Parts: sequence; C-alpha cells; structure tokens
Amino acid sequence: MSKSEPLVSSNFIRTIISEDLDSGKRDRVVTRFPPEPNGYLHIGHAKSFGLNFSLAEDFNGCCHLRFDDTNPIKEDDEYVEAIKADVRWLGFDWGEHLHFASDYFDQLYLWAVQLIKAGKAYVDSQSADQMRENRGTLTQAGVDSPYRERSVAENLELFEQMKNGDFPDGSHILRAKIDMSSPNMNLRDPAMYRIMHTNHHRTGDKWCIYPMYDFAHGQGDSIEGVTYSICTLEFEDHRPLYDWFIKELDIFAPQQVEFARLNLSYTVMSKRKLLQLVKDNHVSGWDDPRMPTLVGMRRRGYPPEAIRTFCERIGVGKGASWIELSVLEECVREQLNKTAFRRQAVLNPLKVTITNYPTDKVEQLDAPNHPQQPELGTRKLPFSSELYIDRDDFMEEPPKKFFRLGPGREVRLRNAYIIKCEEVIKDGNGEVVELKCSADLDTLGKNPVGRKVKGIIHWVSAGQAKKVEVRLYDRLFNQENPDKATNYLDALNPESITMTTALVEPELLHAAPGTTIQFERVGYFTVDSKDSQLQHPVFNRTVTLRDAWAKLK
RNA sequence: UGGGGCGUCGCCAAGCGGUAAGGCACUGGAUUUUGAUUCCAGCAUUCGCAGGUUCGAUCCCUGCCGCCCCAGCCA
Repeated sequence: MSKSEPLVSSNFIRTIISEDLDSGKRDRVVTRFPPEPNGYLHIGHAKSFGLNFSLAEDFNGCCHLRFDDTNPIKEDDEYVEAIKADVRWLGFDWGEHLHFASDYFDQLYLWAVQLIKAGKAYVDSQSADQMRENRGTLTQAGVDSPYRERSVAENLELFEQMKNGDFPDGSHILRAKIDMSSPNMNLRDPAMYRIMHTNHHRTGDKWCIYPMYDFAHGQGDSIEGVTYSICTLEFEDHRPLYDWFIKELDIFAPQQVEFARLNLSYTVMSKRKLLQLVKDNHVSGWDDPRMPTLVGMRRRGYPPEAIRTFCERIGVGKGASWIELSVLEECVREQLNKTAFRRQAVLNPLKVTITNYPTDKVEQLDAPNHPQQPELGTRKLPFSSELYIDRDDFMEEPPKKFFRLGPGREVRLRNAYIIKCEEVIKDGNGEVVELKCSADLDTLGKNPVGRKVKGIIHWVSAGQAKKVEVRLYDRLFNQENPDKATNYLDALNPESITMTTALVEPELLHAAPGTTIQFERVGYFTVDSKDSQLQHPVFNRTVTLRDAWAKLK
C-alpha cells in the first residue's frame, strides 16, 4: 500500500495492519462495527464505524455490521433499523455482511458444552451477591466458589437444565474456570451464560439462557473471519479473556485492537445520560437538533460528508482526548459553504423606508444563488420602498470600527442599492422604530464614484417577505466537560434553544424539508423535517457563520 | 494500593535513532456587494520530569510525576 498523497494522517492501527500485511501475518482485512441495538447512534459511534469501514475500504477488505444482541431485555428491532439507517446515511455499506450475535446462539451453546467437557467451565450456584463477595477486590485475590469443582457430568446436566428452563433467573450461572486470584478481574472466573426468561427480539422464546458479551464477541468475530476487532480502550482488560476463549476453543484468531473513544466538548456521550435527557424532557427526543446523536445532527442539518470529514480529521489514538466543538462546526461550515444556496432573512426586524423610491413600485432584482458558483443560477429578489433590516445592523452611536448603518451613514444593501440614513424615528420610550433613508439609485450592480462604502447589510422587502418560525440552537451544555459539574444536568445551557420568527425572501416558504440554506451574514439554516408544514417551514439554525465582528466587540 | 493503558503547541495529531508534518483555534495582511468564503504570512530551539546509553534521543534504558480504565449474572 503506497499512498502518494495521504488524505488522512496515519495512525497506529493502520501501522499495525500494514505491518501484518507486509509480514504475511494477515492476508486480508476484515473489520466490523458491532453495536448493541439498545439505543440510537451518536457521533462517537460514527468515529468507530467510520474507522472500521474506511480501514476496510483503504485496505481492500470489508467491514461487517453485526448487532451484538446478547442481552434481550435492553434490545429492540426499532434500534436495529435506526442503526442501519444511520450507518447508510453516512454513506457506508456492509454489503452482504449483516450479522447478529444471536445468529450464533446454537454454535455458542455447543462451544460452552465443549469447554465444560474440557473442564474449563462450570455451573456456579452462588447468588450474585455471593459471587461479588468472593471475587475479591483490586488488591485482594478472590476465593474459589464452593461449586468450582463440580464434576463434568454434573456441570453438563446442570447446564442442560439451565437451557431447558428448569431454573429461575439468577439461580445458576455458567462460568469459565480460569483464576480467582488473577490481578485482572476479568479472568476471575468470568460469567459465560446467565439465565434470563426473556423474549429476544429475534430468537423469541427459543432461549432462556444468553451468552455474556465476553463469551460471544470474540467468537462472533472468529466465525465471521474478522481479522481486526477494533474496540474502545475500556476493553483492553478484556483482551486476555478474548484470547483465552479463542485459544481454548481452538478457532480462528482475530486480533483485538483498542482505541480511545470520542469526547466532544460541551456535550455528553453516554447512552444513559442521553436517555435521561430524552426521558426527562430536557430535549424533545433522540432526534432533537441539540443531541449528539446522528438523527439529531441530521435534523440539525449537519451533512453526512461533514461528519465523515470530522472523523478523519480528529484521528485515532490511545489517549483519552477531548475534541473541541469548533472542529466539528468547521467541518459543517466547510461542506455547507460549498453547497448551500444563499438567501436573505431578517431575524430581528427594524423598519427602513426609502424616501426617494416610489411607494407603489416593486422591483425584481437578480441575485446569485451562490456568489462563488455562478453556475448555480440566480433568483429574483423583490425590492420596494419599505424594507426591514436587522436591528444589529444599526447603531445610533456607533463605535469607530462599526461600519454598518448609523445616523448620516451609508451602507450597501446586499444585492441592491447603497442607502444613507437620513432620519431616526423613535417611539414614546425612546426606542428606535424606523429609519428614513435615501437610496443612491445609480449604485445597483456598481460602486459609486468618489466614495467607498464598506458596510454591506442584508434586508427583505416588507410587502413580500414571509414570516417563518426559526429555532436558534446553541450548545446543549455550558461547560466543556459537563461531567465536571456536581450533576451534569446542572451544566445544561438554558439558552440552548431560542424560538423566534424571521422575515424571509418569499420563495423560502416552499423550501423542502431537509434542505439547508445560508441566510447571508447570519448562518446556515435547515428546514426542519419533523415540524415543518406546507407553507409553514420551520428553520433550524445548523451553525452560525464565523463572525469576526463579534470578536472585535 | 493489584493489573492494564496513556503523556509531542490552547485542542486534536504525525513522527518509530539523524536533528519537530498537518488540522482546529489564535494573530497579522490581501481580495471581496456576506466583517462570510478564498488567499498569503505568523504561531513547539522543543516532545511530562530527572538521569543513563549513543557521535547524535521525542524516538532505546532506568527512576520519578501526572492522567485514564477495571471489582455487572451490561456492552
């Protein structure tokens, strides 16, 4: 594999694979993404499956999608379908390789019997509490279970009875016989099978015993011929157990490789916490645009290409890392800047009357859909004597660096004329309610001679503008790491959503759900796919534009 | 404190014994009918600390220090 110009930076996993391929230790690359179907995928999962799928792509191998459905009480088909949709949305394809750990339940059972016969597994009849007590602590060896030396025949019979449903949940458990004094807790006779009289989303009531992760994962990898089983750091301690089962069973040996999971500033990634945000109505659902879930980001308007770029850009390592939100946002802007049509929208209107423009005239100006891509065409922009501009673009007593509108100042109306503020009208409370301006009607599509006008502001024509609902989203949490708060819920940003109405160009009323538009000088906005109705679009702010002025202030 | 990992710029991250890539952020400056975009420039004499090996060490060795993970019949 020689890449003339590496698009992505190298990482330790690529190095391992390249070396294995060169030395002949491996002759192909098979990876897998193994989610448990118990919730929605988030951006952290995207890092994981992005890694697995692109590794397979780059090394001409393949990547399987396998559902690790070994714990029926938490799993559901709803999640299976949602996960498949999310992986596809990001543009990855598992081809024929859609698998389920539950496909292997028969084989796993046979292997468990094999280990019992070899004296490597036994049925323990201690309670969960007793087992915990006898496991010892981090610095103290555990003690053997009183049932550890049961005969093979007795273990075989008990295990069979477990399978047949003769025992209630929790009464017995199958454990691997390894070493109760191992410094690695995972090797202190780990559980292999537990009794659960629960209906499984795929196998129904065929089974009432289910394998644990440790007795299913590596074997699933082995059955599928996975060469690299890439997982997160917390499984490092499980690797000796992973290898132990493979060795004792004498089956094809995949290699487990661990990398650091993603942490994104100003958000949380744990499924438990995301679930709580949903359940306690801190957000509107898994697909709330503030959620770090893929469904949430999709609804927010983040393009899949941006998320893929993000996953490549952040790299892969073994150190617990925190990625700044700005990295993600920049990926989103980068993608949207290339594709989003430009439109004008006023979020906080201030009336402007053009005193020297006929009151009954409506002019249809031509404005480009994209200033850098003329091939994307133009649209008609209505102009009249009554306009709205954004309040932020006017200051009665502007500071030196402010080059927008102020009394006696000139400014360019984007895509239209240069105007000059002649009069400021206030209401009884002293609040500015209207600006009377004159327009230089000789400045359409050209600059005036003899003077330079630096400021450019956006606007809409009052008579033609349409009112739409706009939701301004901001980070969900106030703290970079919400877990540093006593309770992460205390770090919730009370201003993570602001509802408002905006005045927009008329034709935006018909924008299709899911399309993203740049409101010039404001940000990117996506038509909400859930709450928008015909003639009543709801716009989600996907991300703001970079704002040098905001920094100057 | 037993075991397993990790420490390279504010945040990520290459580098694998020959004298510190890149991205984000930040700072200048140019172009611009988005204070956007684009462009150009700047941004670690130094790789947690202290020793050692070597002609030469971020890369090897030793010892400290700091951080993360593990005691589910969850994954």
